[in-house]
Amino acid sequence: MSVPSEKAVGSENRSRLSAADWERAALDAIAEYGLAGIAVEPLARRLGVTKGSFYWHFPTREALLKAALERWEREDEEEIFGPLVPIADPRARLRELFGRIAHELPSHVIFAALLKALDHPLVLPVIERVSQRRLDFLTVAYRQAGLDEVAAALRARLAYTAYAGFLQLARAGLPRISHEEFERYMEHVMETLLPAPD
Amino acid sequence: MSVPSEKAVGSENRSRLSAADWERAALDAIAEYGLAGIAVEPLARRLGVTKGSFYWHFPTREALLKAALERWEREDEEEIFGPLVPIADPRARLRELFGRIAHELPSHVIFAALLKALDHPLVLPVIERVSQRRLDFLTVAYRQAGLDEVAAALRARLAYTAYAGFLQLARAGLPRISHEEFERYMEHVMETLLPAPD
DNA sequence: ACAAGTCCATACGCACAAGTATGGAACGGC
DNA sequence: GCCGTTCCATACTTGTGCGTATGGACTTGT
Repeated sequence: MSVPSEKAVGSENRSRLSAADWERAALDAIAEYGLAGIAVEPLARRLGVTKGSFYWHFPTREALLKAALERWEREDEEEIFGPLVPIADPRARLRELFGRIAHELPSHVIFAALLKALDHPLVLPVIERVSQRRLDFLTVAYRQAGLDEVAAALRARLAYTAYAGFLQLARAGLPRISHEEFERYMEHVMETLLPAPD
Repeated sequence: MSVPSEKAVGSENRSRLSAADWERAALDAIAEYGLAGIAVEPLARRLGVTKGSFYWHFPTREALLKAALERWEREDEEEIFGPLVPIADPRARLRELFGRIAHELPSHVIFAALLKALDHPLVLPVIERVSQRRLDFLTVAYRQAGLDEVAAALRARLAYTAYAGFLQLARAGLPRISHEEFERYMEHVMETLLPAPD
């Protein structure tokens, strides 16, 4: 076989690292410390190597950030929104989407971190694309739920900003909320932001 | 007179600086560059002095940040929410509040910047206090508008997160919106987040 | 086994911002 | 007009992170 015997599984265990390992570590760092957390030497320490390793895989720090963002955008699309599409009932689809925000999925945590770094030239276009897709997603759902074209677009914008704001303030900034309180809150959001199921 | 002849007007013009001048410059820097923008030497350049001046007025960078945050919290309370309280009709009061977000008042821009720095130990308690006050503000308004206790609290939370999310995404991340579009959006928000005026 | 390529460690240079030390200019009271 | 206080400039030191240079170790094909 011309292909190496082991390489597809991912981080495998220790020994040599791949570019993908660095990208994953970068995303973990973003989730934990924000964009500033993605620094070469700290990441190297975290991975048990030195930056000599890093600069073999990537020409610069920005290159890692770019690669990590592309990876996140791709995985987020697949893991978060992919499973939502086949849900036929738009009401159930929206409920499922909102419900997922509560479970602090890594992808959501990274999204929240990226929202705080919209001034960065590499982050902005990613968030713009993601936001547009999510707005479209919401607009379609609201359209299917019975709202007219205009109302659906407006309601989607409202829901999306509420979604982003909640993500931003849930971890800190607002009094922590219990599981039951969150359920009641979700119920209220659904009642408020969804038209009655005629 | 034992008091100096000039000192209350503010930055006056050039010549000597006061601690308040540094605090104001710090808030400007936060609005423009975020929390990272509040750095001693850049601020000194901006003010036309060197950091020798700074370290006379403040013992450390954190001290300036603390003072600037206190100043913002105080001014924000007075300038933004103060004029809203006397508005008797809760519906008009809420409309006025939401309407102000559009005009990018400095205080709102700073608030948006601070929302991006909730991980900072000096910023967090400020935002917690401000958020609590605004939640209370909204809850009272919704209560007066006819919602029961529980619904008012939930609706306040929804409105506040939408408020924060809009602030976060309005300047970048979502397609820019025209003035008329914003008016239509505001109308939709009011219809959706306010109970019908029985 | 040997050479070529792959991956990483070590040791630099550089930029930039925080904080310190110290001396000097400008302003106030008397 | 003198003097002490107030305010600021200059010149350090220290820390940290990006990027480079270079050599060594490990892997792989033949």
